[in-house]
Amino acid sequence: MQEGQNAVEAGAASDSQRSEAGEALARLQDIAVFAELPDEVLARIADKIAPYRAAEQTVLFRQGELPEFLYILLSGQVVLDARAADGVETIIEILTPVEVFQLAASLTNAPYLTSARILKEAQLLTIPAALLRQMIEAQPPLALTMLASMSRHYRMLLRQVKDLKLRSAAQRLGCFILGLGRQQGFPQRIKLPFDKQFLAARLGTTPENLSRAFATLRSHGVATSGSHVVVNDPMRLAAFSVPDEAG
Amino acid sequence: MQEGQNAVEAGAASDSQRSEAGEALARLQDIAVFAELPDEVLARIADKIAPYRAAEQTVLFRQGELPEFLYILLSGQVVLDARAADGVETIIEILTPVEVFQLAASLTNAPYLTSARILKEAQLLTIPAALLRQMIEAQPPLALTMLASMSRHYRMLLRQVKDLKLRSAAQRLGCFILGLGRQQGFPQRIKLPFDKQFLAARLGTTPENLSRAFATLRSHGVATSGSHVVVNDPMRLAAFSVPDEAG
DNA sequence: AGGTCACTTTGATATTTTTCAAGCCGGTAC
DNA sequence: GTACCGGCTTGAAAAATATCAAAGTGACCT
Repeated sequence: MQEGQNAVEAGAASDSQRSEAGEALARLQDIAVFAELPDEVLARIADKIAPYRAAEQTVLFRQGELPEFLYILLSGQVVLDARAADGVETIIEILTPVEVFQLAASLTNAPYLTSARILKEAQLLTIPAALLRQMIEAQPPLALTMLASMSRHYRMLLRQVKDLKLRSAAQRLGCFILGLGRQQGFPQRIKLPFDKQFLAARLGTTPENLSRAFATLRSHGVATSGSHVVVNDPMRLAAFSVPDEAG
Repeated sequence: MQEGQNAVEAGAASDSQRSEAGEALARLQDIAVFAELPDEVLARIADKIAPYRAAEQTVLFRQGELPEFLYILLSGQVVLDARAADGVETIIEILTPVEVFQLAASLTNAPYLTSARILKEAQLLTIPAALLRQMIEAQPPLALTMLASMSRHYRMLLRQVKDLKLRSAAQRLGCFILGLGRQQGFPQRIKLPFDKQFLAARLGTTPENLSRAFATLRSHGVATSGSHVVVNDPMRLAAFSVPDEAG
């Protein structure tokens, strides 16, 4: 984290210890991952973790490094990317709040398989890996919470593997758009949450090919203008991109 | 599991309750996932789970079904596969003993994202999903065990995503062979653990393309004959297929 | 408004991968 | 032995994707 450290400002550093902890506790209660934990468990956690703010482009860690922290993204966006030896880069996941990440690496204490950097200025909580392991052992409910979080992430990855192996780039794009629609509701305009070049890397293709994929979707009931997408006929799009059954 | 149920024989059904439980306990102690659990925790688990034997081609479950069991593979091989709407099938993972699988689905109670069938006659333990959740809540050490298992699987999937996005089929094959070599040691002959058609599906390509991938590797120090592979120069192969740093 | 810059699109071309169609083993059955 | 059969390989053609080059678009700055 050498580089990241510098670009990071300690959050609320000027506040008193008490109010900082109180603030952190209040924030934890709002976080879905922690929502079901008893307050006394949260209280014990709250004063151990440092909320902070990180600027765009900050590198949190690089692939190959040993995990130091578990991260919780409170606001902003974080991109997890991986780089081949030849320098080609791909995006594994773009995280939006609220999301816990790098749990598997923190628990196994094995090198990060991805790098992480801030895509949009973010608020983060970090829990030192050793403390995390200790906390999980001491607080059984926390283990359950972490299991739930990891299960969710596992399934996200599994979907991605299926996507890559079974679908064309245009179909992957279709599934992605349908996923967005499900989140935002299906009124009309869906806004892409990030640049198309990032979307391309996330979908495992090139910007050029993504552009052509959008063109392909046009003949399946999808209109686009800039970073806005209108799905005229979700059924038709689904018929083309054959997303997974609900789950 | 309708189909699977029929093809399955209850294991050691004729033995007395006591010795069956004792046998199961002994088996659990040998399983890496459970090795570190205190004996009294194991004992409480042992009599709740049914070890059984399943014949080749038995279908354990199909993608889209709701999870009924957590599975533990004791011997044999199980293949997890996924199928696109057009019938194309790909292999997500081929499991070899000892391996816990379908933990994420069992915990989230969301539909299986893969199907599973027996590739080589197998011995399995199954834990009903509801019981699993209950056990995990009651036995904190078990939650830790499950977290460790899930972390491992998560990272396996993550590697697969990186593989698919960053490497050619020939490079993926190279990484796969290097992985086998690491397991079996690098004397000389490495035996492929399953048919090349399965290997092709596992690597996300076609049998034809896999064949050509083997041909490509020949010029990078890999000799093949049938299902045996000889890596003359692991360094050269690694230079070509650029596997992930250790972890 | 004009200019700049980064992102996006488009076109032409190369590469990779898939598909289809034979052929080629290597084992088993007879 | 010979005939078969499934799995594997090889070749040629088609499709998908990547690459390279150029032009278009829009946002932001002044």
